[in-house]
Amino acid sequence: MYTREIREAFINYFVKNGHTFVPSSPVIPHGDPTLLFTNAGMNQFKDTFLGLEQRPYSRAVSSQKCIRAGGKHNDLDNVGFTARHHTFFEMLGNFSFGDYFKEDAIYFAWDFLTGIMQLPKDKLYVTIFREDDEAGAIWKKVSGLPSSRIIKMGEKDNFWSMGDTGPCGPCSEILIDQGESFSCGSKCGISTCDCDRYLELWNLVFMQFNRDAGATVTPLPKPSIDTGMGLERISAIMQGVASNYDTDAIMPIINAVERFTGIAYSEGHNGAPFRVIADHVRSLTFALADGAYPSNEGRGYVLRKILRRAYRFGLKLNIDQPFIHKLVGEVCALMGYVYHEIEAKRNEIEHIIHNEEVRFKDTISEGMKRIEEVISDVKHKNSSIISGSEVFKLYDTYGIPLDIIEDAARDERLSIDMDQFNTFMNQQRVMARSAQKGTVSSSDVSIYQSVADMLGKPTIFTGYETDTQKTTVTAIILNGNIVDSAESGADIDIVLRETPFYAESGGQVGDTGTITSNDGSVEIATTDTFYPVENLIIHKAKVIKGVVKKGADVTAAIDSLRRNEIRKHHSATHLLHYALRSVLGSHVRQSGSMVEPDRFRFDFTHFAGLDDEQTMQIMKIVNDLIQQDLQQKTEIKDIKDAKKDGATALFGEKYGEKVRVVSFGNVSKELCGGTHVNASGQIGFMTIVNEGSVATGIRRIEAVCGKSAEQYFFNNRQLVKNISSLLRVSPKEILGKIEKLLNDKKSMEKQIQELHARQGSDSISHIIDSAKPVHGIPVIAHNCGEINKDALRAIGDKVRDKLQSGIIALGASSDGKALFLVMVTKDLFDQGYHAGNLVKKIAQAAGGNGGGRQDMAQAGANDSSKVDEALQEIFAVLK
RNA sequence: GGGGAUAUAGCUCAACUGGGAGAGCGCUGCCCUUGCAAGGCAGAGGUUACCGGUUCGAUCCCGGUUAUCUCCA
Repeated sequence: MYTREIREAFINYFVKNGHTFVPSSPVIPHGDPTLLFTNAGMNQFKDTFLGLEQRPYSRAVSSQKCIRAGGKHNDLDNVGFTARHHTFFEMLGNFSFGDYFKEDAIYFAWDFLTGIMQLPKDKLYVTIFREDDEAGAIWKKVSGLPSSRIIKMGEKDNFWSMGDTGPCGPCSEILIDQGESFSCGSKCGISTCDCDRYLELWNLVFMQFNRDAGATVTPLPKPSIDTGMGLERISAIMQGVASNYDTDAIMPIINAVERFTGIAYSEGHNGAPFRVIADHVRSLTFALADGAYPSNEGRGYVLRKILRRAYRFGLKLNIDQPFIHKLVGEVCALMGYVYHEIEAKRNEIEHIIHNEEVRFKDTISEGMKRIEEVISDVKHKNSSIISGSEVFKLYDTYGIPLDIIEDAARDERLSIDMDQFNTFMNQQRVMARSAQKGTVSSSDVSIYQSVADMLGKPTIFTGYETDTQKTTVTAIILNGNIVDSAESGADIDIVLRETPFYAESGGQVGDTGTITSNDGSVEIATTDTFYPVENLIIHKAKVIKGVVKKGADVTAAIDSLRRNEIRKHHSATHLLHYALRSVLGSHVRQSGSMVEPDRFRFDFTHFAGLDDEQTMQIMKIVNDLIQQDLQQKTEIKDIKDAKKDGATALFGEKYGEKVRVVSFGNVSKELCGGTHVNASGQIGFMTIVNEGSVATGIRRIEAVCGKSAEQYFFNNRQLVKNISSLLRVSPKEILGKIEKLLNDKKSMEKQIQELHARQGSDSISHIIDSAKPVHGIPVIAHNCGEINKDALRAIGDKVRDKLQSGIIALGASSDGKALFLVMVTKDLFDQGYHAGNLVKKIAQAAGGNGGGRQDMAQAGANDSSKVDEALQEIFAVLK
């Protein structure tokens, strides 16, 4: 049975049993900062299980794409060396949200495995939580398995929880006996070993309890079901192969690597590089398709590590050029029919991977040079051990992979002090961890969470329709405490039942404005508005007049002028997004923005800086759209319909089932919760003021609109006016005038230099004539007057050339300071004369200091009046 | 979030302990050459990332900012 057929059979089975098929969510989790990657089928249902989100169905089935890398569930180093570890896999799962419970869950699982998949009942085993007799009884009834095949396990293996608090419950696993040949030895058995003989196939979680902060466990009113079965695993079983890598889901990628290298794959240890590469290219393809990007922090860093690991294993197969990007096509061919996004973004994915590979290749070749330096150093010292600190530096600072260093050391028959290396490594870990603590003030969040819990209802945002709103004060926070009232002068957080204040999100800043009591006795100035936790809008505010009380009737009014400017800038980001895509290409994707009343920032993915022509073209397009005065339309739609209509969704944003779709004419259509102008003409004008990079592959544009654009032009106009009046030319002639001035300046500098040189050469013979012999050596001490140090050196050069043998001490004054220069001709070096030492003595005589090389040295002092006197010092020193 | 490294001509990189900013490639002009990624000569091109400090003097030492690389979390 093909993987594809198994996936379909699973989904069909559960749909037939009343489940709604829910497509896989992206591998990059939206709106869940606690999670680097989607790592289980239940991730997208988390809020549903927690009761924070209602769905129109109570039974769901999915095949979820997952990435596990570097977390507690998966050690990256194992991937490729075992039959089951992956960074990317698909998880089949069925879910019940307070609908059916243990009995049906067990029945469905058993029925699917033995009925649809036709797995032999006598090979199947079951584990349950040791206190879950209920599950044990149901298993006996449903499967007819004897008690000996229903094994009780402890909390570690068979009790699941979402986190330290929240839903939890016992779970039950179905295992299959793969036979004696898979056994790890005499002690092999369920609960005694971890080998592949008794392979865990399917985990059923019975979400039955809720654990609160005090670790007290109470039963949930509506228990739920969450199950997960690895698709690659069940495929391996169904296809009768020993390893997930041998299935039709992965083997074709391994075959592609074989074709590429001309090396044959083998199942054992030698095949590991093939497996690593095949696994990693799957992860990369999916992660990049869902909008992740390799970088040096967070999940981008994990991706970079995965990519580099694959590249390194490529080296083991004698590939030393970018190749991973060439395998993306194979992944698309294998899975593009289910996950269209990888097919759609194939070019972009290949491009990103190729870029990263080239970059890594540079890092390695740069690193090899450093390794060679270190090795030759070690050999020079007749040592055979490379110190751990050296290796750590290569690894930590220059990013050279450890195995590459080890290989190089082995080639030179050197060993590495790994103990010392590990000491440094641990030191770094401890340091990073201790720095982490105390950065997040969790107390702030918890007070907001308790306000949200207390209110039980979300704050209603009415700011799309109105700028002022009559409403009621529902909560006041003063100094981190929930209070009933606050007096004039107090800085408070205030919550209203409804509010027209836009809370900062989607890059748009929060509104400011006023809240006044209806009788006028209370006045509050709001300085910011934000969402500290979901569904709760907090107004940062100061009580200006009177006493504000919980429950008071008030009128909330935003600063409309400010909001209007925000609207212009926000709408402009949509037009800019469109313009960027049409000028630079469809790979351009928004990766962040900041919308303020006087400017906006727009970050997007692109490989290179924009040239002037592109920038101009982009501005022209945006302003064209503004002048077309495109009507803005906002529709509220199902997210599915919105995506079907081609609306642009942003990554890192969480969308509910219903979304706002903001469009301008028929050019721009984006999912957006922000506030916008009614028609693009209101934006007035947009101009880009800055373009630069924020991270590799991400560019940032800063631009201004509306009143800010006006101000920008007024400022520039004034600037041009000031320049032209300063230069006494018309604005048109400014450039020519400046060019002329620069040329004049250059030629004048040249003239001055020539003048100095000529003056110098006139006096060179005079200077030489002034030489006095000391111990038979001609010694010159001469004050050159008011010249700079370059001119002084030029004179020195000429004197030395003409003199051929001797010691020259020159002095000069420049800007009130004394300058000295001493030159010693080469033939006098053996006699121990050193220009540096001589000039030092002279300068010290003038209260300064100096030094330099043996043949030429410079010095200075703060008092130019002592030049002559100090120069005479040369004779004293030489005698 | 924390640590380390790097930033010099259009590009790739040098410059010893603080004391004349250089090479190769590229560019411009001339010469030579019938063909070429040829040769010769001359030349242009620099705020040594930015800001501040120490010093008689900073590409170099110290502090900060920004960007890039890298390790850890």
